Amino acid sequence: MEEKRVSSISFEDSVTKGEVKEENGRLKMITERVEENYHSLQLQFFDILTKKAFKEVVSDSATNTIGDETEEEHELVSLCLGRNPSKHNKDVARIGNNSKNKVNKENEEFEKPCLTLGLDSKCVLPKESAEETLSSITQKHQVKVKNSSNDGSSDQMPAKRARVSVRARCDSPTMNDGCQWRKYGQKIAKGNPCPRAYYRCTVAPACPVRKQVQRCAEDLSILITTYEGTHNHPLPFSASAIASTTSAAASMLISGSSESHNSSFFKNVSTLHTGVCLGQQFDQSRATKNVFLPNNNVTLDLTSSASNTLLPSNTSSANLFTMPIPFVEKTHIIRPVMLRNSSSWGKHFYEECMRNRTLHPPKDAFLAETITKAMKTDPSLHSVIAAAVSSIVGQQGYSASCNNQEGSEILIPSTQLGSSIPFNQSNKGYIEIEGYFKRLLSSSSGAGDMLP
DNA sequence: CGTCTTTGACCGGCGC
DNA sequence: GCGCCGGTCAAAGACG
Repeated sequence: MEEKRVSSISFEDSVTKGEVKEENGRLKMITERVEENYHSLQLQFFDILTKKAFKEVVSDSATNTIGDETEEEHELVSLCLGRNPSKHNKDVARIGNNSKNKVNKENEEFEKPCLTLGLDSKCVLPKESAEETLSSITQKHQVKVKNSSNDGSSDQMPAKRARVSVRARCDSPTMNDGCQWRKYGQKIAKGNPCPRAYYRCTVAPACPVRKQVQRCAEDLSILITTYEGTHNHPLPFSASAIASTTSAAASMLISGSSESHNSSFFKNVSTLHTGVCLGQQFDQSRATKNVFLPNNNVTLDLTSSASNTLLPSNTSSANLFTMPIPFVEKTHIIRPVMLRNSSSWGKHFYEECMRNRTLHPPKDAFLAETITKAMKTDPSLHSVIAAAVSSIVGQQGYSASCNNQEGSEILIPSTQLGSSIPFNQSNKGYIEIEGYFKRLLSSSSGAGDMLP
């Protein structure tokens, strides 16, 4: 009797263990499939966006008039990678024809040092003086270009590795970006009493990626993380988001470098009427420096306060790419289960976006328009915005580490959740993203999840 | 005991 | 050439 019971229990145990193992295996396979699907879908999504933008830009360039451009100046945050918007349309049309060649060329032009990444910005200079300055800068620059074309030495000048700075509000000493880092140094840099920490990626032994972490002197709650290099190993999603941001920004730097000789970039900088902080910090002295030196920096501003749009003039970043995250300081609380369960998280994210959209429609609409127009102006912004959005999506880890204060609740600032997505239904870019989340939402009821 | 952080020393680039 | 400064190295200590 007793023996029978024991044997039946052990049999049941072994059966349950087997079942659990089987279940584990099944789950693993599902997870892997989901991951694969997610990545392929992500690629397709960005591909579609890019193709659409190219089409629109080509058709726009045919219909656009000068009057349109001047009108747009006031409402449009225009993106220019050191290009004249008016010329840029032609450029893009050309790109439309020779896009493949262009891409190849962009890759080849990594070595060229001159670089301006211009996202229309809040400029402190009055328009006239700015243009004056700009023309003088241009003249100087033309001389420089002439000289460099003579001796060709600048072509051989080793270009600095592209750097991407991310400004984000964070209470913890570092941002959790999904990677493993080892601290190898700390320095107090000039002009900032806060020490700068140096980290090296330790996910792979020979990974060349480094990052610098420093608090902003003006606002200690802002953490400035500067990434340098490209990972030579696979990354988790949250880490790949940052990594893709840096590589996208780097590619922007590379592609912008070839055409940065154009003075109209600076003219464009002087058309700063928008309150949206999609901008490049513009400083006369630094502008000169930015044009002539291989200062391959992009700053991605994920802070919400508008006051942060203009960085202090001593900021080392050459190019400020400010995410247009407006002015709501409310905090959304997402339960950990939302983060563990990818479909729920995606759904929740989408719902949060929708709620934000209804709460703050004018700004969002303006934002959406702004971003879409910027994307029209330069398709290369797609990758950066996409990466930035995905980095925000992937910031659950970051938020968990930064704000994991209230027990097990994980806090994600609403400013980062909703407003960075363009919310304007009249906007095709938005529709793409909305469609993306709708697909996500519908698929979340099934087994195939799209978010990791 | 291994791993990670801290911190002073060192090195190279750049401006004067 | 010299000094400044940013970036890196490496020994020592802390920690789990």
